[in-house]
Amino acid sequence: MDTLVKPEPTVPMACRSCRVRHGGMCEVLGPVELARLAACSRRTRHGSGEALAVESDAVHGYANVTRGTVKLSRVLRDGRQQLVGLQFAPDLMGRLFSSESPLSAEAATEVELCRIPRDVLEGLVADSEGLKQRLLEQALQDLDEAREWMVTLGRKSAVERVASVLLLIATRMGGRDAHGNITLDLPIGRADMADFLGLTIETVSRQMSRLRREGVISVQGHRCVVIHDIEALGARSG
Amino acid sequence: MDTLVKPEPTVPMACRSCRVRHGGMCEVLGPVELARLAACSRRTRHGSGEALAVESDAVHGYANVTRGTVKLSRVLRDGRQQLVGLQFAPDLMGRLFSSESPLSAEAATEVELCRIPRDVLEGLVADSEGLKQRLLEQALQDLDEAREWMVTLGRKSAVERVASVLLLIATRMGGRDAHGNITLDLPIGRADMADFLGLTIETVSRQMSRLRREGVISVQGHRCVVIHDIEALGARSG
DNA sequence: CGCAGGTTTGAATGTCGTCAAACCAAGTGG
DNA sequence: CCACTTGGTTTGACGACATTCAAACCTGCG
Repeated sequence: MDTLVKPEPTVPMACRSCRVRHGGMCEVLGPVELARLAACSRRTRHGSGEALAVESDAVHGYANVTRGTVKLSRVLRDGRQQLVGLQFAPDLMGRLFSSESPLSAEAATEVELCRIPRDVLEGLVADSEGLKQRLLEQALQDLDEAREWMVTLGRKSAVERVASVLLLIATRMGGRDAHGNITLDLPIGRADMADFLGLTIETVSRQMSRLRREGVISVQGHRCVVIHDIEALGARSG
Repeated sequence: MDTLVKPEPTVPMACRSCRVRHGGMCEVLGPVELARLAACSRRTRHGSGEALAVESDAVHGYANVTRGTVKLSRVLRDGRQQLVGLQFAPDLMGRLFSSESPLSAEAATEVELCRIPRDVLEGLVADSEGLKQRLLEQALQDLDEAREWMVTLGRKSAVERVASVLLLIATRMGGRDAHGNITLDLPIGRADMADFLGLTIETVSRQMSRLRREGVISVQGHRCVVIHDIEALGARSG
């Protein structure tokens, strides 16, 4: 299953999000906590499509996405699926205080995780004021994003939804080229876009073609999107 | 604006959620914190339709819903609206660590709040491990509910959505009568149901009529719903 | 009683889903 | 190098479901 990789000798990747988000040093954890984390965290690598957690299974641990993109999803009894979130590096992933996962998680691309066993993290959280703070902030941010997406699902048209997901991915993964265009390597295919947007594959494809005809984007080989006019895309996103 | 009511002499209502959820005593706050809360919290009463917080306004405080129902919503620039949550008593409401509210909050019914000024709560949180824990749990629960609702918005048909909202309200507000039927006094009208479900008023109304024709529910005077067959309603909710 | 607001119902329209076929890109083996 | 396969994507024709617009209808209240 999981390929265990030896822990980093220095600062574990679990703290990368702290460093990234708070700038410079790790303000959240003291040296003692860092040592405990370093001792217990394991870096694992997963291929695209690999299941990382299954709905209603026991939660084994918490993880920090250090590379790649993870899909979070829920399914109805009859098989209809809805993606409820995308986690990009360096997001924290997991669920404290409930013994079973309310979601499934699957690697969308090649993914690298820094995993922390459940009991270790809960012990750390009980002791460390700073870590609990960090987790609370992440939960509140995830909550805001989920509610933001509820507007997309409840009130936006098909084009607006597709424009919205492109913007979302652009803000998390986009790189600007020489002409100021934004280039994306989509971490998900049309099927996942459809499940994220509450649409069908065909509708997603049609709206992509439409944005292409309108000159807002161009597409190279299905997975690579160039955003020519980010303003126009924003306007198109509702 | 807000009608200030004198604080309770004994345990402030702000702790009601602790007692309700953890059973019996307040495990979260010690006597010192309780005293600070009691000194600073104010109970306020609001009429149906009154705005409690406005999107992108400064956050003035945190509140505990002690009676009634509050609607949380977001609007798109062109006026399309989406309800992103309903808060029933005794939910905690508010948003730490961001200076402006990401949502609007409005009283759906007559509402009674126990308000705590922002700075007081943040001070308390900094000191009290237990309170931070409690807030984290509430945030995680809200997150689960938001994601659950994303499935409703993204993947369910109109009947399923209406059945879902009736079930949601039933679990939070429903009372059983002598025959085992569940009786609801809807805290929101058809327009708000539509905004919560991502539908139009007319579609909500049609699906209510449909469930009525099918004998799953009956309706008395628009606001009062009797659920005859909760199983069937569950089946109808997807 | 009669008004006002919210709700229900109907008919027509439009958007998105379904089904089916063509297409493309990437990989495999001759 | 090119035929061939495979999985994902695009496009088209058609149908279903939700929206729109409009009118009638309740229900609560003055």
